[in-house]
Amino acid sequence: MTSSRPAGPRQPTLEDVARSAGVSRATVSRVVNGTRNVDPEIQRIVQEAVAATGYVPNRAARTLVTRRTDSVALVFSVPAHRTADDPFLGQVFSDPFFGRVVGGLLTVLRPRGVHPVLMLADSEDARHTLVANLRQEHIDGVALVSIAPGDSLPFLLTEAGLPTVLFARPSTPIPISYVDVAQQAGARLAAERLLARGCRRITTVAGPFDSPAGQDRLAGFRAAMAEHGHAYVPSVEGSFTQVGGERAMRELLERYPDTDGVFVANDLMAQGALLVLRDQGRRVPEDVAVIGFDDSSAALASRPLLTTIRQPVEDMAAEMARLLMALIDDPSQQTRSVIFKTSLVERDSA
Amino acid sequence: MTSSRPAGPRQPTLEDVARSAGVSRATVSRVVNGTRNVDPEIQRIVQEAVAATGYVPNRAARTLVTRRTDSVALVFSVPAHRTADDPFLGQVFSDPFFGRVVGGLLTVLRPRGVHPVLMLADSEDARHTLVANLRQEHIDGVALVSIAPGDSLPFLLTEAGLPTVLFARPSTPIPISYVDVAQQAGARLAAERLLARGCRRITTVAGPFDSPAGQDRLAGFRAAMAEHGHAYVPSVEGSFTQVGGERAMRELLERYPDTDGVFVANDLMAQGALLVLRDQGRRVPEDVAVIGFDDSSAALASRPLLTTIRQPVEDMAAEMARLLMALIDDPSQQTRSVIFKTSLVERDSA
DNA sequence: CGGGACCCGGAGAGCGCTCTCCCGCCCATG
DNA sequence: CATGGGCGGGAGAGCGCTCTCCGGGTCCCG
Repeated sequence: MTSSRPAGPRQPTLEDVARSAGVSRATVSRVVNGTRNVDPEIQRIVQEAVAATGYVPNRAARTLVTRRTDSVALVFSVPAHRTADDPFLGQVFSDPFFGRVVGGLLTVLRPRGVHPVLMLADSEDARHTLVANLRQEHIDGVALVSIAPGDSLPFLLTEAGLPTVLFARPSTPIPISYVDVAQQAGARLAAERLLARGCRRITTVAGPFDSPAGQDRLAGFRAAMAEHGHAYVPSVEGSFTQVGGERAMRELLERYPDTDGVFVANDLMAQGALLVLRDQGRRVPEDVAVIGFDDSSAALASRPLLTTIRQPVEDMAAEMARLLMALIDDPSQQTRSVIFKTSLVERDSA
Repeated sequence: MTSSRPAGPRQPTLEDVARSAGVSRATVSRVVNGTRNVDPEIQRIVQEAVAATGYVPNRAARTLVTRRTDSVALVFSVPAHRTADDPFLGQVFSDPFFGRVVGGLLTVLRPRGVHPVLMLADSEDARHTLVANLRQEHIDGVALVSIAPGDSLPFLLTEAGLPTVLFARPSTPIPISYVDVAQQAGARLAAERLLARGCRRITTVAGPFDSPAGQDRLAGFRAAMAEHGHAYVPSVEGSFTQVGGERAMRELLERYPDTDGVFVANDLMAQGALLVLRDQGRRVPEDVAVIGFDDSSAALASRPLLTTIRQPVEDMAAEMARLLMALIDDPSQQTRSVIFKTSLVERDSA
C-alpha cells in the first residue's frame, strides 16, 4: 500500500454541487435519487450544477448508509482438484456454459445497474472465505452455480442469511430458491426420439452419478424407456467432458457392440462419442443414432450436427437474476423454484 | 427500494470489538490491518475479541476512507450488433476464450483479495456509462479485453485517468499498458511448419482485417513465406468464428483448388475449415495440411486433432492482472507491454 | 542522571452520503 | 380571518472505518 492516488483535483462531492447550485446537500441528494418531490425549477438548477461539476455519486459512501451495494456475487462452486496440467481452472471457465450463464444474468442485471462480481469456490477453505467476504456487506446477494457434488455452499449461504439463488436443484434438499430445467422430461424426449427412429438396442452415456443432473437425466431416460417396454437400459458413467464421453462411448461399444441408439447426457460428451463412433467406422445416424443434452455450441461444432435436448441456459440465468433481485428486495419472501421446459432440437445425429 | 434488511442483530463493528477487548477502536484497526506494531499480548486479546464477536470489517466504510475498493473491472468491449438470434450476447461469452481470461486473472487477483467485476461494453452508450460508473470510485482499475474494431474505450479510460491494462495491442496507438502475444512470430511458425512438410501451394484464412490480431497474423505469415520465395499468398478473410471459417475455406477451395496447405488465423475457424475439407473429400493432412492459431479447446475437439500455434491466454491474463495491480499501486508509473512467445503445438492436422 | 529518540495506545476528525426531523410557506377550509 | 394540513427545503446526525496527531512510557546515550 504505497502513497498512490493521483491527488489531482479530487472528485466533486454532493457538497460541491450543493454550493454551486445554491441549495442544500439534501436537496441535491433528492434530485439525484429522485427521492421526493422537488420544485421543477430547482431540479433544473441542480441538474445543471451536476453537469457543470461533473458530479458522480460515490458508491462507498452511499453503500455505507443504505447498506446496499448494487452488486451481486456470481459464484462458481466446483470440485477441488486442479491438476498441474490445469493450474488455471480452465476446466471450469473454458466451458462455454459459463459464458452463457453470464450472458443471461447480464440481460437482467445491467438494466438495473447491478454488477456481478465473479467468485470461485474451489475448496472448502475458499467456501468459508467467500462467506466471510459476503458478510462484509460487499454484496447484496449470491447467484450460485454449483458443480461440486455434495456442495456445502448452498447451506452455508442460507445459514449466513444471504439472499441466494441456485442454478440447478441443490444436491441435498434445503430451503433455497433455484432455477432448473425439467431434466427427466428432457431425457424422455430423447428416449421417444430414439424409439421413434426405430432404434431397438438403446444405451446411454450417463453423467456423473453424484450430480443431480446426471441422476435425473438417467432416471428420466430409464423411466421413459421402461414405459415402452425396455425394462433395462445399459449405461456407462461419464464425467461431462469430451474426453469422458470418448472413454464412455468406447466402453459402451465394447460391452454392447450392437448398440443402435445412444442418449448421451450432455453435448460435450456426445461430441466425444461421435468421434469414437466415426473412428470405429459406424455411421451416424444410420448405424447408431446419437442424442445429446444442452444444445451447447458443441452441438453445432460436431459432425454430424448433433440432435440434442435444448436447455435454455440464458433464460434460466436471467430468471435466476430476477429471483435474486426479488429476494434482495424482500428477504423474508418464500423460496421459489422455476423449472424450464426442454425441447428436442432435431439435427442430423438422430 | 422496500424496507428490506433482516434488521436482525446488526453486524458487529470495530467499536464493538474495541469495547469487548477493552482497547480503542484505533488499536483494533491496527491489529486487523497489521498496520503498526502492537503489543503481542494486546494483539492476542484483540484477535480473541474479533473471533468472539464474529467481526468482519465493513468494506464500504473502509473504501470510503482509503479510496481503495479492492475490486477491478473486467471489461469486454465488443461490437454492437446483437441480433434477434442472439439476444444474450452468446457470441461473446460462449467463446471459451472468455473463460480462459477469467481463469488467468483469478490466479493473480484471488491471492490478493481483489475481486473482478464483470462489465460489458457493447455500444458507444454502454462505454460512456461504464466510464461514469468507474468514476464512482467503485473500482480500482480496469482489465480490458477489446474485440471491437476501432474501440474508443481504451482512449476514454486513459483519458479518465483510470489505471487500465489491455489484453492485446490497441488498434490505434495510445499510451496504455498491454499484454500480447508475438503474433507475427507465431504466424511464422505456421509458415515454416507448412513449408517443412513440403506444402507448396499454400493459402491462408485470415482474421478480420480490422483487428490487430488479424492483421498481424496475416502480415507475419506473408513475411515468412516471402523469405522462402513465396512472393504471394492467397488469402480469404474470415470472422474468427467457426461458421466464418467454413465459408472462407469453401471460397478458398473454389478459387485455389490445388491448395495443399492452409494457415487459419484461429482455431474456431480452423475447426470449420476441417469440416469443409472433410465434406469435400480432402484428407487432412495428406491432401491439405491445416494449422490453426490459439490452441483453444476447439483444437482438441476437432478431427484430426488440430496442429496449432499456442497462445498462452491464461499466462497473459495473469500478467495483465499483475500489470494492473502494479499500476494501481503506483498510477504514475510508465506504461508497459509484455509480449508472450507462441509455440507450435504439433498434432495431426499438419 | 538528564534529555532525546522511539514505541505504542488513545482521541477524534473526517471520508461522502442518506434520511429523519423540523420549519416555513401556501392553500383550502370553517 | 383563523387554523390545519400538506408540501418542499434545510440542518445535522450518523453509517463504520482509517489515520493523523498527541501523550505517556521506556530505553539509550552522553
